[in-house]
Amino acid sequence: MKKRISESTIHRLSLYYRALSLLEKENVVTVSSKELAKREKLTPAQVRKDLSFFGSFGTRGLGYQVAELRSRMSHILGINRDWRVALIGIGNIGSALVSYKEFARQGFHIVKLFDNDQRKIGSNHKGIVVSDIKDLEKELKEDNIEIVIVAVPATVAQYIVDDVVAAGVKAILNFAPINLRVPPEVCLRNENMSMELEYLSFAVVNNHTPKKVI
Amino acid sequence: MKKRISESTIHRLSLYYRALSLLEKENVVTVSSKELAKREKLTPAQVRKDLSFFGSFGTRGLGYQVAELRSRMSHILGINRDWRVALIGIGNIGSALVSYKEFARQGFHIVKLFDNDQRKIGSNHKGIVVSDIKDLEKELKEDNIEIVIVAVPATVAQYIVDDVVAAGVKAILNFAPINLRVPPEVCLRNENMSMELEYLSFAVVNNHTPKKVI
DNA sequence: GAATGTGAAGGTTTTCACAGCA
DNA sequence: TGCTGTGAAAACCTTCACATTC
Repeated sequence: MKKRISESTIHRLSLYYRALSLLEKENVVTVSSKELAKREKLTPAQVRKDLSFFGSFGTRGLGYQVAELRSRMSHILGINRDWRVALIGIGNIGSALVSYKEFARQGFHIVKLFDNDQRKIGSNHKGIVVSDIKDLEKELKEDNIEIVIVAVPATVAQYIVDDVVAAGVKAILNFAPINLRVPPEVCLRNENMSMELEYLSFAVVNNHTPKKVI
Repeated sequence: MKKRISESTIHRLSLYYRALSLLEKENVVTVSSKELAKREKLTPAQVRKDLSFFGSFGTRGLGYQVAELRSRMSHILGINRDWRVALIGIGNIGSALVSYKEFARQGFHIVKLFDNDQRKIGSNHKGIVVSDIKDLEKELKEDNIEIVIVAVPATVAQYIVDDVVAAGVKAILNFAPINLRVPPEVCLRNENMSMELEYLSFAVVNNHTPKKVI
């Protein structure tokens, strides 16, 4: 891969994948960049440019084969396989995520749960027994977990993440509202729901309308 | 306000606000753009440029007064007040959000709940009685709700949002994995947790490390 | 004719670097 | 001296427009 792929392009790949999944369900065989763009509020040129970073998937004069492009997208995104995910922190948000069906639908299977609360350790959530956070590093290694979701209080998130990194995990989705330190080879994404509400609050107060919504 | 403020700048305002709140708790009186940048993994120039869109808040040679800058940020973000928020869909994610303390801490108070499930309507969640989705438009208007969180299945999200828009709501946080149509004066933000996992999956498979993490 | 793929243009965001001020 | 505020430069991202292919 020569050129650096931008964060925005990667996000849009998810949108394309989503739109294509829907089109396939609607038994649509062929789709143009124009239609794809319309479905996700983008421009046709943007769609073509994004796809062109990864190859030439279309046919001039015709468009893209829905099934084929969807398969390609899933390969590029790495979701043409199942992922074993561990979830740390079975609190408020954590509990909701265990039952969140969208994850499994995309191949992200939560197969391991951790908490530090003695009342929760050993209990069963959706068929998974909650492990003691003390065994975090050991069990993550044993189970070859590649993606971890952190849903613990901000005050302890850094300690947890240090252990996660030590276990060799390369991807972390963090729900704690704190800036976490991770080494450069680890990919960290933050999901900060308060920040989204603050964006809305800013928009209402300043009468601001965003150009685009990713 | 002359210049258009970029989405990234607005997001970073939230980060500054968060860092400043922490600094204030640590009894730090003064902070430089360098320190602020370090705390949120940004650059000093970025911090100064972002702030400069809204005014000159610092003192050359010294830095910024923590308490004052925090207060300014809260005004700009519109979180120097309380917001009345309605939550639609008391499922998996919705239930977690009702109890999510971070929202109330930032002044976002969920004061209204809606669902279409007869077993849930009339029941009590954290002191709030669940209303019938049929009365959505009427009750949103009556209660002067300005921000709505949508946590319903993707299949019905557009119908719900149409009602929300009809009720005059100007800001929507959507958790359904679908591209929603709203008129230009309504600010819509999407929270798509699967997309974040897909980003991680892409990163692991392609050995990609993002430049920055917002 | 229709729609892709892509250099080049245009626009936006970030970084640089330094004048200006405490 | 130290650090802000900000034009200018650089980097980055999006859109245009058209040659190319079916």
